Amino acid sequence: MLDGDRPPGALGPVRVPSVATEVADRLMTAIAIGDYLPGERLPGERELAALLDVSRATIREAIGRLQAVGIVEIRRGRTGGAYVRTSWTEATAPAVRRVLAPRWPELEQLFDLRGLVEGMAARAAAQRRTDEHLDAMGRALDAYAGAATLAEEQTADGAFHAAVVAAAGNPQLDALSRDLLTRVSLGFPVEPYGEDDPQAYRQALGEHRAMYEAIRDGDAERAGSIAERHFTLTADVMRAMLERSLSDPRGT
Amino acid sequence: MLDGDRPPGALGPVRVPSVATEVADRLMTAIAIGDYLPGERLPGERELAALLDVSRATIREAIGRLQAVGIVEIRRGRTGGAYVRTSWTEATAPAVRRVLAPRWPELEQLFDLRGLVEGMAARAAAQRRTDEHLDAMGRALDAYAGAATLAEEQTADGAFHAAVVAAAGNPQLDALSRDLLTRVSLGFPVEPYGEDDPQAYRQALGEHRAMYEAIRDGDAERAGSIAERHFTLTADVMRAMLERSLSDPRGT
DNA sequence: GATAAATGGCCTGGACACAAGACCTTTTCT
DNA sequence: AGAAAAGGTCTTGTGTCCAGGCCATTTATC
Repeated sequence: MLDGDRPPGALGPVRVPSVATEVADRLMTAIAIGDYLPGERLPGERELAALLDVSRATIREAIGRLQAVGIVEIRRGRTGGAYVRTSWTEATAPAVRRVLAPRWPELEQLFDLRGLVEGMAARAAAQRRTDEHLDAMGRALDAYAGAATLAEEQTADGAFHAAVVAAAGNPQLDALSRDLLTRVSLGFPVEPYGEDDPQAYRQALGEHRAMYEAIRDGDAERAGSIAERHFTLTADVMRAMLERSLSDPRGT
Repeated sequence: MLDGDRPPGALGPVRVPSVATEVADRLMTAIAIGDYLPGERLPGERELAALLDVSRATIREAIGRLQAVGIVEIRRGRTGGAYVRTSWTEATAPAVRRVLAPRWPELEQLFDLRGLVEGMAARAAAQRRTDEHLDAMGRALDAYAGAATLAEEQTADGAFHAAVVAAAGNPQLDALSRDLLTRVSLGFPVEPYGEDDPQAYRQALGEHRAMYEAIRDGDAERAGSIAERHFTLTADVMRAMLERSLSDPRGT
């Protein structure tokens, strides 16, 4: 009886991520979230090792992967380190294609799930938000409206959505949202409008405002449907970019 | 840099589960889901090793943990194996207490999140369900209504909720739901009414019916709020059991 | 009752990932 | 020029896991 019948329960092979993989994911998330903006430098290898409680060799492994897919550029010498690439669309298109193509179906599902989850978070936020949460959202909203550069815009966008999720008052939900963000964005900016499509930026701004107001008013239904639509938009934009990157070998 | 909240070091220590831990979690999920009912035997060590693509030593490590918390009982000899304990409330109360007490706050958050996610799934299901999905839900509903034993009831309950989630049509959501189930139930039955509280069973039956009808009618709002309330009920029941187990050293 | 079969229990050896730390090379600041 | 700060490269030790064999126990079967 080597293979034979499958007993009840679809128990499939076990997959456990390596520490290096986990570290790489975390760094990609941090970059995608805007903790480290294009042009900025990540903490040094030794510092990261201490922060993540991991050996330097593992950090190097993880950073090596980020470099391999073109997310960061590594410089040596006294001011050296891993610098976030200014634009992933440049030298990275082939790498993106190579990494993303096999994951395409999974990404579609993840985009969908992310929209559902963020909609859910907005609903819960509308029912549970405190004044502090409203303040945080308001500040992020202002920052988004007043953003001069694409980087500022991305940072503010991330902060706004994080504030919405936080307003739901469930730390596990925070973790879930971050996890989905990690898995959906493989290190490139999360809200990639504004550059390619200034009109999408204005639309996003309007939706952010509407979402804020709905949450402020405690209108869960409205907040949820706005959020869900909003993230559908995001997914559409990213899908278009990826498809372009898949079809055009030269990238932008 | 408008968020100011986080110094660029929001990166915490990395934690990666061992293979053995992952296996133990999977087995607990399978048991909690009802794939292996009380009194039944899990597949043999060699067979599990092949199924999960893992060494036998690792399987033994995982099963050893299940035994340590009293979820299974191990017998030797030709008909030996890991047998699911008949009732976790008996010899297991002290173990449950020991395992659960430190995780209490996290569990509260997980219960809450699970309610939100299942509500979200029901909403999506109402908008996306196909006739096949409706059939599956209907069959599980009948099975639940006609359940004679507690075990049957639990199996049918799991099947119903799984069918709802499946009706949302997103495999990633399936995985999320299962993951939450694992983390919320540490191996003991998920829907522990019917024994302690026959009235809760009737209420659950009614809610299942209402949820089915809402999804059938495509009424997302109604389906979502019913599901959310339903899982709040589940959480309340479990909370009561756990609190009892925490306060009464003798268990039931 | 004797035997074979199926199971859990246990042991060894090796592969691999990771941690810890020392040391080298490159670049830049003083 | 020299110190400082970073990445690049080694070595060594350790813990986890895999592969496989053998033993001990119980039970089905003859």
